[in-house]
Amino acid sequence: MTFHDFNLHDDVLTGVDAMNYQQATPIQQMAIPKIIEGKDLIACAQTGTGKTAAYLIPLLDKISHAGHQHTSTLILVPTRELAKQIDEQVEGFAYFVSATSIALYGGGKGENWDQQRNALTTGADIIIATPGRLMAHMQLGYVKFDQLNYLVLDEADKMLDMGFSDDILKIVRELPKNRQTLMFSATMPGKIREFAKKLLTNPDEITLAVSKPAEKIDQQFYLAKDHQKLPLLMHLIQQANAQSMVLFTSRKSEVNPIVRALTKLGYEAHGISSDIEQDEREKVLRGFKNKQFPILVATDVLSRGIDIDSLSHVVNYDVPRDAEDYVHRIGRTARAENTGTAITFVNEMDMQRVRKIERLLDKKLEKRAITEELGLGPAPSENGGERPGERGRNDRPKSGKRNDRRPERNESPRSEAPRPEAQANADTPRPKNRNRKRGGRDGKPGTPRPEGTVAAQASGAVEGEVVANPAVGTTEGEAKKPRRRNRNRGRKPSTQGEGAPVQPSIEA
DNA sequence: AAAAAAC
Repeated sequence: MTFHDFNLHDDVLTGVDAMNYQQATPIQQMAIPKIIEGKDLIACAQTGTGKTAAYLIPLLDKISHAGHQHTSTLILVPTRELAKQIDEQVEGFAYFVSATSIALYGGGKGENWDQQRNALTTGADIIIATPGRLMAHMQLGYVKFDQLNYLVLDEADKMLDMGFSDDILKIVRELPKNRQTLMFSATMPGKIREFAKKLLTNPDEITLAVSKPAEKIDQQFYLAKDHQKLPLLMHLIQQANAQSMVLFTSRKSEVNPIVRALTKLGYEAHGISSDIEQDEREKVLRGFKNKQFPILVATDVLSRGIDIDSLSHVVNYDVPRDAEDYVHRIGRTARAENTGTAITFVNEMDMQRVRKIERLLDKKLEKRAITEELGLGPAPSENGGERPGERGRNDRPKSGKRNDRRPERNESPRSEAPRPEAQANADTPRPKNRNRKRGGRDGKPGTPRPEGTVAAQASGAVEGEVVANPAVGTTEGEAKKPRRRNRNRGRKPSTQGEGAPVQPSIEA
């Protein structure tokens, strides 16, 4: 089923075509007709299923029919990066529709505030916002919701987890009652259902298979104590055909130390967490999406919803406490038609959490113990955390003195690892990518970018290779997305092919 | 024993 089967407005279809969306995913097939029909909707859909397009496309269709003289649509999301990403996606889809959008979120040294306020005085058809910043604008009277028709709650379960439920209720109190409300959630526990009752009217419900990671993801688990993780990671990077990797840690305090350690070992890495300045977060994410460096270290701020094109590896430096977050984290890879590898490090303390994941996935997960053979000392016990009362007796490495030692400072883990030739890796066919096939929309070659594996980039073994830059509508960042409609509302794009804006370079 | 989100 393609998007041409939905009877969409021509302008919307042109935008959908330009974004190179062809086949509708299951959630899109189910949601789009219902949304067009005007039904309230609860949709339970896992990440990476095309959820955003499932509501953006039909809403744009309605907006394009309506004549867009007011803020008709509010989309609430849990994180700033998600707000920005959805805003960018709107701009792609709405390119041929006279619809404008703006993302409202915090951070950014006050400049963002002024920009947002100014943009709001012009008005926007679609507002995508994190709750706190939206409330600030509302309190100052900068937003007018009196003509709002559509409310979307994206990642609703996450927003409730984050304690946004009161804020959301407060916001919704200011919205017209006769609106269409759409709620998307990865899970549908009772709490969400109750919450939905307060906000939705007689909703239809769509449920897709939940909490199952894509089959295409190769999930690997390695038993590792904390001090073994970095050398083990080095070994795996050397061994893997890793093009581009996101490394998740559950603690923001670990982001910078890991970045520093990787940098010291010759890998270019940058971090994102709530402790990092918003400007830096955005610069880092943009640079990573544009493949300017191979390793992104992040907290769970990025575990949900963020699209990164052709990400070959996700590393969980620890096991997330929420089994659900595991599925989200690894769902960053193997998106669209790609395959991917998810590597998870498991220490004694993490075993309980792994069991939660096993229960969620209804599957026994095999944990590999290879630290011993890498000369890193014995792996942690697999029985860790089984009975909290017996901890210390069972999990503790028995002597700890002989083998359980930290590697010496100058003892390079790489010297012990088998070293596959980077060149061979560079020749390995890459997974197919929908966006890559297209080539530049303007026919011009794109920016050259480093090519090859993460390991090769660190050693400088692979020469740069020019890869055509995909054009409009890729998920690679705003470089290829069309110019903001806010600034040239109503005009047809005449210079869509103009070169990509200069990317700020990411320097350590 | 976490993270995120407004100033």
